[in-house]
Amino acid sequence: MRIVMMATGEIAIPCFRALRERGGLAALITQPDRPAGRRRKLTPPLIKEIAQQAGVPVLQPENVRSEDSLLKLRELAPDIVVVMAYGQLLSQEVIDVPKLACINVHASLLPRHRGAACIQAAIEAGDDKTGVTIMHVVKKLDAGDIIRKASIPLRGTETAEDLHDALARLAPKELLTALQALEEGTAEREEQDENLMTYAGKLSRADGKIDWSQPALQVARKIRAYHPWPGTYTSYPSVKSGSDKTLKIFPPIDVFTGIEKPIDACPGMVLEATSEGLIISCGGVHGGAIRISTLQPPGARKMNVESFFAGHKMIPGMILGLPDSMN
RNA sequence: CGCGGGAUGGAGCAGCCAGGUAGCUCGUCAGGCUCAUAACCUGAAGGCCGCAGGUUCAAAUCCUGCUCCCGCAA
Repeated sequence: MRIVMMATGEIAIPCFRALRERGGLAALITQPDRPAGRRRKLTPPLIKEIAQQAGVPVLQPENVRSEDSLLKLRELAPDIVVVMAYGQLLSQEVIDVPKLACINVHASLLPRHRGAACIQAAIEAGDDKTGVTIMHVVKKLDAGDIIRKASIPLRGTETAEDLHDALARLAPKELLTALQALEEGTAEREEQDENLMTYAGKLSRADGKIDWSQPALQVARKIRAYHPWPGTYTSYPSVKSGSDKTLKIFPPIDVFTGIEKPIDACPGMVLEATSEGLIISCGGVHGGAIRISTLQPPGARKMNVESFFAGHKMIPGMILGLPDSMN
């Protein structure tokens, strides 16, 4: 069985290796090398380099839907196309190329969390489980019929980074099982329930801004969900410069739900600043608070609160995340 | 050549613009106080101020080049 894989993200690497070992992997189609990093240096996707080392042919069309790319894909004559974190939308012409099926490996339990930020969404929504879904590709994003799913429980402490790795490890076995079933003609096919559908659009840097008016639990989920990308941040009034500075916030985060707060406590107020951590009021009077232990001021590297307090003033009563210097 | 910030004893920072004895908050070590403590008091060690040149009587501070780190951007 000839397989063509379309993948760019690192989450697809274990699946790539599994397909490679399985045999029949005719080519990898991945995104073109893109400028990345501080000097905007042209950087190839990691999976491309792995494929090249493994001797698997690599194609990097600027647009897979183009005539040229379609022609090349047809030449490969795949029985199955496996798409995973590729980064380009497919046209019906592309979907129709493989003889048997064009399938997608998606990092959530569809129909929940369609879209690019599915891993982040599962954590931010506070789901008690998530997983991977193998389904048929249709033009509508992540909406195709489901072949099989596998779930893993969420403990409520994992970051998107942890979950990304766990799902990457979970996927290969499911993919191989699905391929086997497709080959034998025994694959199941279940339509997605559109009523249960949620969508998790691509995140941007700006989405990482913390809204302190949300309850503590929600704020903490967001910090875990957005680590390491796109990260979370807030602003704080810098005593030294007199202006507001950006502060990046990192997990782990402790949540206090029943904490007693002063009557004038407002969202984003510093309740306590000790070497134990920085406790910030979230939501209203009963919104709880979170304790931050790792953060990063502008121009510096990531540091613990103890180090931060050694060189930055942060006292109870200060308010984080205000639009400008209202302190 | 994509844009910008930074490098100062073990940690985090100030000093630089208006050159002229290395400072702050901690940590470490010693001693003291205390029933006791991550508390408090006293004292000590520890820096060729990222590297290399230049200007100057004199450079952490001004100029040039380099290295590394960080943010934006992906």
